[in-house]
Amino acid sequence: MLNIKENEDLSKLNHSCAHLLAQAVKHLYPHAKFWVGPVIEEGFYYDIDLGEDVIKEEDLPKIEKEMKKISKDGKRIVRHELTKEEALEMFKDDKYKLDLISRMDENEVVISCYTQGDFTDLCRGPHVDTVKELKYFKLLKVSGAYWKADSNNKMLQRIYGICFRSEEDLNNHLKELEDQKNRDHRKIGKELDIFFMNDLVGKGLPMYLPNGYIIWEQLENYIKMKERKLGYQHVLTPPLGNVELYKTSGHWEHYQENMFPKMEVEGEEFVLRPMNCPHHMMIYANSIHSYRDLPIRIGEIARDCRFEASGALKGIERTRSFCQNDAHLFVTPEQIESEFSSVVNLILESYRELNITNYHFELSLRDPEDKVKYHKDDKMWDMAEDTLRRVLNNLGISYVEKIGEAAFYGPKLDVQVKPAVGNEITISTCQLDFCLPAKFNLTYVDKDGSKKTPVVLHRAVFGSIDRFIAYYLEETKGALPLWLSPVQINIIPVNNDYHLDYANEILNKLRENDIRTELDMREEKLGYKIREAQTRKIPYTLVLGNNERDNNTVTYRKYGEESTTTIETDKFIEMINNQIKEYK
RNA sequence: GCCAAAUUAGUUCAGUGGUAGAACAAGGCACUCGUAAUGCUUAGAUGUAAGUUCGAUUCUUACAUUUGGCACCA
Repeated sequence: MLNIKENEDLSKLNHSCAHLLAQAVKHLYPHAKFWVGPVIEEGFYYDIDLGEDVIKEEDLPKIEKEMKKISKDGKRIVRHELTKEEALEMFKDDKYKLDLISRMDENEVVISCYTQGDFTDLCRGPHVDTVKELKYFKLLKVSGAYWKADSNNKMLQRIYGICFRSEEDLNNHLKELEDQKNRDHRKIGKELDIFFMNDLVGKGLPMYLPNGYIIWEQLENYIKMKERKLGYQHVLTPPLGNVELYKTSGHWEHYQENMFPKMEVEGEEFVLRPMNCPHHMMIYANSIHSYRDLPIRIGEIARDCRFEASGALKGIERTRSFCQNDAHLFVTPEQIESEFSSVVNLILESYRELNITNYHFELSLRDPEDKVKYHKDDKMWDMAEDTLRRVLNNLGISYVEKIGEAAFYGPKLDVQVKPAVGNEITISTCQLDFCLPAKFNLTYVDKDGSKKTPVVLHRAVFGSIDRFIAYYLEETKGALPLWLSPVQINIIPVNNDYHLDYANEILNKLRENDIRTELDMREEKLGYKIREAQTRKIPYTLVLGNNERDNNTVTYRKYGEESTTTIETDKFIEMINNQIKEYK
């Protein structure tokens, strides 16, 4: 997807278009007050206070029309520089602009405004020379947006739009937006019978159909196998726990509002667990550990429940019940670097094998100024952050540093991806934790016989399996690799009367080889069955007739290809087995 | 949770203040077919609850769910 913000000319154009939008809104709603109208990756928006008025989606064409009118008039866009005093006077009736101006330091920034015809807006620019250049734009959506991004503040109205230099560019972009919707995992999930929701069960609670569960199971097996090779031990712990467990961990104090409310039975209080760290801490605490035992790597495919805001729910990407590919690595301080490195390598290897390329790393650090949010230990933070940086640099990984995005207990590395619709999401994560082990009094006996507190790495390679499936369906547009496909092979006999026996023979052979195979013996035309196999995105379709039966061969057609290949049955099975083994 | 919008058959979509229409899917019958849709036929729907009305799927309100954003995402 095009990133407007990264293109200097389009940034200027889109920001100018935001002013044009504001001017048009001002014409139509004279009492409108304006907050800010920045350029974003997807174009631009403007936040507007309309008092009692509401702009609805159906009002957008009207606003667009006014924008076109202003554009045709072709007024020049003129810049003026002002002193802070002049600016305060000029916008004295506009509490939003006053708020912006009052926080500006005259010595550091030049205060400027831009005028086009009857409209002047406070702005640092730059802008295009004349509104005439703003011809190929489209208003895309409206929504509410809290003033200053604070939900305690008033909600303003935000209008989103995008502007290009040519009609062709605009149309291509709109087409691309349309195409994006076609790979939305919610659409694919329905089309391919992967999961569904039901009001009676409850919102945000996905149910996986047989097809979905196969994908799930394969991913689970895949990652557990990788983890075992790295010395992880898998455990099984309950999806709920005593409230005291979360009081000890600190989650009860900090994150109660994101948990389902507690339930009381026989005088005991329980909560559905929102994460697995406390349970895994107790696994560690169950026995004494020597420095020789570390690192201890406890993994679990663990079901969690979080009381997500209803407005945050989205397919299987954000749910109230999900399953984490979680693990906690208990390490000595000296082992942080090698274990962190090993986790990053596992992430890279998995992504490579799954052919995932659209992602980037974010290193979330603390804000040293924020003494409230973060665990107080400057030395620890510096050491931890340096270690993470060093590992990433050694591995030659590029990453973006995010100040103030760390967890309260330590810095973390996140893998971010962009879904078909909506904001970036986190898939993999690896977090350093210097707090929880102490809270649970976890120790190991060091060389000198003294008791030391281990450091914990929380990590999830697939993040939540649910979210990973969502993302992967969108990446592959539902055409999953062979090893993950719910149905790997579809057999179509040319004629049920003559070829069914042979088709059944092949079916059994494939199933004996643990290859997920279906036999389509419906009384339908061959072309019809081929078409359906393609729309179901089944990787291989076998057509079996006289030719194949008489020579003990199969004729296959790969998904998305029109050519066919005839080979000996045993060779075919070998080929499929190899591809599955190589995660093709 | 907040600001909006949407909700019609299993699915995708029409439509109307007065008997709700189609395509695909499903069932039945015929066709017996070599790589993207054989023909005919049958059954199937207005999210829930109130209100306005002679009459509501259509208008109003509430609720539920979904969608687009905002906020949130340990």
